Amino acid sequence: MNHKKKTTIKDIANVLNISPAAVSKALHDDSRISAKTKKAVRQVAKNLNYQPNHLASALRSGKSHLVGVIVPRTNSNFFSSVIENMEAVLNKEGYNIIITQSNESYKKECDSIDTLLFTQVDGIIASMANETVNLKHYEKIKSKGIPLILFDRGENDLNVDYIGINDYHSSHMIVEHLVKQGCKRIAHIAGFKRTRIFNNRIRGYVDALKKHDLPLDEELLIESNLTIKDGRAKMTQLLELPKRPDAVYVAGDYAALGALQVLNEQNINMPNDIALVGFGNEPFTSMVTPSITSIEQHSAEIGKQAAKTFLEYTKKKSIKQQLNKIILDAELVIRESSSLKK
Amino acid sequence: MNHKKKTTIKDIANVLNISPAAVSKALHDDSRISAKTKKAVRQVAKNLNYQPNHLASALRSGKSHLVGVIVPRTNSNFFSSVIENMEAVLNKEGYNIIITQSNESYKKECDSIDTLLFTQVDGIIASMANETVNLKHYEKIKSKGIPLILFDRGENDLNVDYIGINDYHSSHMIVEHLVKQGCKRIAHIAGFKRTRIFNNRIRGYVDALKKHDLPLDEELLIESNLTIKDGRAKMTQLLELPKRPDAVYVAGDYAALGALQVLNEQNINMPNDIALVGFGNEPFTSMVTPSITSIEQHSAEIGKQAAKTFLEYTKKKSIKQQLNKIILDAELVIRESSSLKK
DNA sequence: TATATTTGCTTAAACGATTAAGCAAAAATA
DNA sequence: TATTTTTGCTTAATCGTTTAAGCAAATATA
Repeated sequence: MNHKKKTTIKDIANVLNISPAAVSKALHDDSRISAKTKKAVRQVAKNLNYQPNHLASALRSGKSHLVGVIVPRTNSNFFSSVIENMEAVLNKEGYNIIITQSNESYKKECDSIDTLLFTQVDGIIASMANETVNLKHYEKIKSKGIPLILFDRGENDLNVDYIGINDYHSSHMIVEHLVKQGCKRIAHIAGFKRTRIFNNRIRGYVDALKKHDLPLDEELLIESNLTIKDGRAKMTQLLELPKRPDAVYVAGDYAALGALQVLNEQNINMPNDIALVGFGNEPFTSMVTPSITSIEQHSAEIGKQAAKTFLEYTKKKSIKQQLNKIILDAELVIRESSSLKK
Repeated sequence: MNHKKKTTIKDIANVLNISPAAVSKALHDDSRISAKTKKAVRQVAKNLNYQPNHLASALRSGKSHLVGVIVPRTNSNFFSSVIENMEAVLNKEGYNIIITQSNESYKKECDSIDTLLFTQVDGIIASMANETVNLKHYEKIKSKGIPLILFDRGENDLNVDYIGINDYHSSHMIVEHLVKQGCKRIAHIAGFKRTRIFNNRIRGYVDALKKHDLPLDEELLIESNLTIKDGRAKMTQLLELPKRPDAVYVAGDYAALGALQVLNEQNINMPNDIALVGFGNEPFTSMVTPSITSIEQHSAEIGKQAAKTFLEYTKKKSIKQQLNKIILDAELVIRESSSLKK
């Protein structure tokens, strides 16, 4: 219980009457140190309860072994699962992560980046905030020569690695499924068009309608910020149409939940009157009544791939990033809200 | 866009033909540096896009300005809100946080502590995993002379600061509310008795029953790990009793949700047949049908208080920790699942 | 046996900041 | 005018590691 001084490499050196350099090398299993010395060093290190000073080694080696993570929020099953799996892969290689939340705010995202760069992280793995349009702050990361990996919410213009699911194809799956259930007027409560993933979902939706010879009705395609509240508002809006849709595909589970609440309140039967499909497969989709059909985004795999992508850069000496996409196939999880109409 | 070298204090010194020491002092607004020099330094720093090297200053000053946070999971509204508010307070004072998740695992919690100590954090704010009984790893933090602050899930034996809500009183509020609704057989799906907060909720439940002259029926008090799955299992168990309860108070919202699913599936009317109350006021409690009465734990305030408590230690020179509890009053949010039976 | 190579260390200089100590010049005081 | 105090810096050590360079002793090769 020595509250005072921490054991350093020098203390170990003194005990064994060797140089601190030899101790450092012994601890790093350098080939130029004898097995005997290594064993002795490790023993003394243990006895003195030696804990390496991360700051010192990071300063000297220029590597902090810290990876910064920026997510819109941790309070979502998707992001927390991504992080959990990312962390597991990185920890195994001796990297730790610093998590920051942007709360979907551009300003907070800029602050997060400054914080992470200040902390001298070796890399940044991020999913962009909804608000983000200007990319200057992300360019800052690149100009520092630090690897940047984006997932879920990315931007082609940044020319960095990206891991995500096939949003375009996911929309196709959803529309196809709804058509099979007999739906003919399929609405889409979409995310912001300017965000790439939501744009892809919209394109998928439009193309899939064409493919099945369904007319594209502009009043059935509505942009939303995809919160519960806005999901309610947009669903209400759809119900006020002279010709109501018989299916609603919502680009996010939270907004789908808002839509579900409105439908339940107005005693509209799901899926018989209106079928409902969400996106993201948040746990609550299986918990509500009726349970909501949704898209599983393979968060675990996304997290692992993002971590692996970062780790590859640590093995290279020069960091030349380019647009390099890893696109995973999503999976449609069919539940009560869209199951075969009788 | 200088990919190569980062600007250091030395570069600034060279430009102005002064010493690095003068630059450092100028940047820290030292009184022994002239206003003219300070201005010049700041200008050059800006021009060269100087970013202080956190590792170097941390190494020299012995302060990393990093605070470690350990939570059972980030994927819960309570913890993510605590973290968000904690972060806001700490950022204002120049501290950043490193978030780690224990996933309710004792092993992972030990690893998290090692990771944080390795990263040379200036303090640790934690909420303990369900599994945790042995406290040796937390003693390790104390023995390093680093302030430790616990919230929500704490332990008296550690003799450190604690911020939480009045669990005992919360149980009283719940039982009182249920009695007012006309309930006479109130069950409690409790957390693990060995965890202090859950123990307090149990004591509150028992004492409140006594206070209202209700008999304590042992088969109505069941321990649970409070997951959705276990909530289902324990609710099913309660329904199999010869004398069913007319109200169920669940010590966690997720388990309450499991209970709600079972009740809905068996077409048991809430609150007329059985009233249901959860704990934690997770957002979904207001989203499900029927909405679930729950306890709001003031996560924002807990986060702020925890951060402030840590900051106080940074202003003292000697760290002498002792059991110092900040107990906030919780609030009962009444919803459909327990609203006046007709 | 003479030379080359390998082994096992040491020395000393970094990494980029902070800070105690020191010192000349300017300003204030006697 | 002589002395003290204040101002505004500089010098150099330091935080705990890593690592390039060097060097003697041991071993291998010719």
